[in-house]
Amino acid sequence: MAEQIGEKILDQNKDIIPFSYLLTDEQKLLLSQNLNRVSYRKKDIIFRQNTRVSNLMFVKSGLVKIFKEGRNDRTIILKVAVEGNYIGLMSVFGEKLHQYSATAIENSEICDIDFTVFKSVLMENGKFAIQFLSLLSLDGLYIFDRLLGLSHKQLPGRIADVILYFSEDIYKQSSFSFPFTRKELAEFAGTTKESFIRTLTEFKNDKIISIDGSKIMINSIDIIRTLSALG
Amino acid sequence: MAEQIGEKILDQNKDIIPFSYLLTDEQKLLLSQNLNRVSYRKKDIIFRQNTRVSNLMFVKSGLVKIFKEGRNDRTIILKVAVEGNYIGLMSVFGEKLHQYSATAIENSEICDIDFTVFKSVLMENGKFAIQFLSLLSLDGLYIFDRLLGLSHKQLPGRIADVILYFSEDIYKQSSFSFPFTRKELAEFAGTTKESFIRTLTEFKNDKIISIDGSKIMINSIDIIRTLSALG
DNA sequence: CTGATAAGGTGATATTAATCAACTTTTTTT
DNA sequence: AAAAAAAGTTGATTAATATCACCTTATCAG
Repeated sequence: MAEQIGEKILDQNKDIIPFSYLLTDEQKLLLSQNLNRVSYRKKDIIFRQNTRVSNLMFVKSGLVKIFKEGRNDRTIILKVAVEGNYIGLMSVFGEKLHQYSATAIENSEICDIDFTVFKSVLMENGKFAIQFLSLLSLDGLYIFDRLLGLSHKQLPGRIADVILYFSEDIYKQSSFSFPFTRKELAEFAGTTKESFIRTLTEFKNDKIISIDGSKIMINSIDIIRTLSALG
Repeated sequence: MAEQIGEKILDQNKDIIPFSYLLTDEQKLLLSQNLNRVSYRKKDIIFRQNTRVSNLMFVKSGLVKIFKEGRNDRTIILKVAVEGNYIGLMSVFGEKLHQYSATAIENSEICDIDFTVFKSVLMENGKFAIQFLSLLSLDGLYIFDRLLGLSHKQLPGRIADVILYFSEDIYKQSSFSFPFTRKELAEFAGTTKESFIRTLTEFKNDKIISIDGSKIMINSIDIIRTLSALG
């Protein structure tokens, strides 16, 4: 009986691994056997910058904030990881220590896989490995875009970028609730809480958006897009 | 006779491939056969943003500027690639089009390898693939660092970063010549030519550095490091 | 060799956004 | 439920750096 339940769980685990369709049944089984699910409550730390990297992780459910902390509690938020996203990849392959932190934005379930086992699968499955090369590349290109934006766009353009990010990449809706406080939104846009609020208020006064607390509704996506494009 | 020369060239090519020690002799040979060397003169374009990605490239000799162009000739320089560095990796694995440009800073020799052939080697050689995962990760982490710097450090800190970059990463000397114009240096620091010059002049007046045209000598690396660290 | 063009540099001014200082509202803790 | 803490908001002020204008010094092409 216990056996059966055990197998059932493994069976379930097999298909939750992102890009598992690239794996053979044996590889799926191997990873499933070395997979571990952990639940995190809102605001819980998943891993912390400068701690040792041990496992490969991905988001089974929920929303995760990826950010880097600088001196005197200055922080920059890099991205929001959603269901199916691997997290911490850059640190896993690049460094011994995590180079950034991850916290749960809402209650989330995170799976981790032993890195040595994972690496052995990568070694024998080129297609799977290339998928990760692609993931890392896209992450890198995204940060590069952010770098360009931060250096060349002024506030309205950067705030527009943040709005577009949540609207298009995360929620895929023109109306949603920010999962972040104003301070966090500012850390995402590379500005201060006060400046973020002021710019949002201007957008509201110009009827480009409607806001009510953390709820936001985009009235004119075209203007937001233009602001983002022109910087 | 021609055969012999041909083989000799292939033999030479075998060992110029960065990380070729991870390859089998057959893999080395295969890549060598599909490898192509091209010479570029100073200021020549190696590949241009938004053009189609076709090959994997690496720097055989010389120095290469990697940069991204935004609207109205605003540019940000990402890094300087040196001998042995693969260039354009992020675009190769991430997108169909180059997401940034590369030009030769000085006369350079660039090798390119057919991507399909390269991919086939990656598929059958996990160690080699993992090496690339590591390269991409380190590149990504570096951009992330730059992002943090740009958003949190003010000018003196960012100029110190540029000086340290050339001194520690590129030339490994406390005295060297910038391979860039002031405008390019500014694009590297995320500022304007004028502001860059002013800050450099301040450093000079404070005796932290000595400058004579593009030649620079770091008098107090400690102060430069402190400026970089404190932002 | 010379005129043209690009690069280097400096001062004055304008502008953006950060900082500082309250104050209100919401959320959390006891 | 009250108190405390955190989050949200607005206005006034300051500081950093971009922009503009101009001049000088190299570099390059004919």
